[in-house]
Amino acid sequence: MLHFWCIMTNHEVARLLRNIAAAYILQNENRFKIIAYQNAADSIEHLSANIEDLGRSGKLKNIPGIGSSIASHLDELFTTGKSRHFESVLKQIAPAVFPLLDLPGFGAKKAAKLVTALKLNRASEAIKDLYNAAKLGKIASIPDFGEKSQQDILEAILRFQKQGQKEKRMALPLAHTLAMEIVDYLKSSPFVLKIETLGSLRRMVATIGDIDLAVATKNPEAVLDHFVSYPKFGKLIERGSGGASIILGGGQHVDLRVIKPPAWGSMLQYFTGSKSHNIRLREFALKKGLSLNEYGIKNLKTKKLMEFASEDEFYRYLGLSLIPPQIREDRGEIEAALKGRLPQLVSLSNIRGDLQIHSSYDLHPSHDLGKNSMEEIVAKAKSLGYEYIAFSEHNPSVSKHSIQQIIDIMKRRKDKIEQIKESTKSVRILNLLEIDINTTGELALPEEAFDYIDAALVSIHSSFNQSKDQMTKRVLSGLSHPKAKILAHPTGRLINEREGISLDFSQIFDHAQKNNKAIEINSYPNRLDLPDILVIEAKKYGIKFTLGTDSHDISGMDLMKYGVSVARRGWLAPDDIWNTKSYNEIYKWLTNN
DNA sequence: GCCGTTTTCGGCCCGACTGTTTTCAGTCG
Repeated sequence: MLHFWCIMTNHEVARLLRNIAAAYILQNENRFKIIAYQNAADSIEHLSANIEDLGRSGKLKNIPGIGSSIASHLDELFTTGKSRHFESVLKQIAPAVFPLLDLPGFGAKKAAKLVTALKLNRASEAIKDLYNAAKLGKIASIPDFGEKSQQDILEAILRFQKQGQKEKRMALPLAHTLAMEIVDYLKSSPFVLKIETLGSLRRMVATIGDIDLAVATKNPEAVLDHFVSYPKFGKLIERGSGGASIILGGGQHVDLRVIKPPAWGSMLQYFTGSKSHNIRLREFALKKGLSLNEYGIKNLKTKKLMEFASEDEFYRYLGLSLIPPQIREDRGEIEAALKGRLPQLVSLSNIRGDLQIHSSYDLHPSHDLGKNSMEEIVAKAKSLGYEYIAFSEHNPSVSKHSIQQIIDIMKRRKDKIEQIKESTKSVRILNLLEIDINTTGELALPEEAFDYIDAALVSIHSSFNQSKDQMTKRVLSGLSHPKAKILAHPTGRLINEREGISLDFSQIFDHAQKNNKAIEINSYPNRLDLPDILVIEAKKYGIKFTLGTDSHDISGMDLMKYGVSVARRGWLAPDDIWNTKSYNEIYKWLTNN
């Protein structure tokens, strides 16, 4: 099969479709056609799978927002390297328009007006040329522009250029921890009646831009005064009657919104989003003659606006059950709520044990040891109310030991674990090991050493850049060992640091389902892996999951809630997760070879 | 151009903010 070495990323394809939309705007095309292209671009940007891979397997039309027309153009683009239709559309527009679309506050019309008026004809230098024109005061005299907009354009360009070194989105656990500190602080004000996170933070998305909070109060000014006295306060951005924005000392942006209690529910619903959930919900409401906005629900006939003090009442008024924030992503949740078929999502209280923990027991591992002893971990597990935990240190280094040495190390470790089991009756112990899958697909543990563990988690820790075919074979091979029961942090992604490996997940999930293997949801702060969208995919195969904190010290064991939030975003119920089951059930599964 | 609990035709979310155009278009979330 013909293969193009340089495949397009989802971001690049999305960008191309946004350029097409911009071109259509300038050609006064049907505005819904324009929206369709923008929707398709959004949809592609949020995909977990690579768009070109989906194209190769003929699944483009499965992507929401992509129908037969766009699918056929993309198909042509992927197989021949170009789309005649896209090229002919883009050809109509001055090339310098497109780079300007990246500037904040710029849309197609503003960009095109400037390109024409200033005769910008070098696409690669468009932003620079625009900047120089603004500096020379050439923009203020263009019709529809003035002194203010000229100044705004200068600032927009500077902001855009600075964006390169801008803070990346925060991993959820960091944002959540910061938010909870602020929430605790705000609660010390007697005027705070209710407080909640908003936006992606409330939905527990894996990465967070700004920290958004809301407070219900009868005295907004007092609450805002309290907010801007926060000890970690860095800089005030703005303050109005409805809220304030600040930057913390660490550079994180925090927005607080204040509202009277009777309108709390509608406000919370509106600002929790997601945007696509809200759009779908408004379409749904419209069919009932109702219009939704941040203040409440308006009856289009009577023009009367109903306020809602709680989200529960808001959703109920629409004939829906309350949809948990984590699944408000327009992935079928409204239809499910309508039919009363929302899943009973797993919660932290359902979790009876932690299935990935690294102790400081030194088996000369291939990767890092934990910091706390097995005894300290057991004590921590007790304080968390767990029924069981798993020790899952990394396998002993292969290169530094002989096979016999490894066997001896594993034997001694088993003795140690047996000894801990003797002394601790309240917390049951599982003897697991996290084993590397080598580049060839072999597990980095001699066969005889498997006798000294109950079962293994297997994972990729090297050669992350193998081709998708190689990597898929590698993982399937590793997972095929009878003692390999869990595929740990399956994509290997590190948020803000490393993209995940490329893997054919349909094969992995299929294999896992047929062979009773579990897929891990790893709670480690910058992993949160398997990512939520793939969890939804995996669940369709009917496979089970395990949750593990991947703790390397006992404070890490507190982070299970983030794994739970990934599971909730993946629509998982307790029954989908092994750690909600009893020790006996898990032990039976793990040791049933 | 997409999509389907009333529809394969005829719809397609909502409001805030901004600047400049005195009545609105463009952009954003």
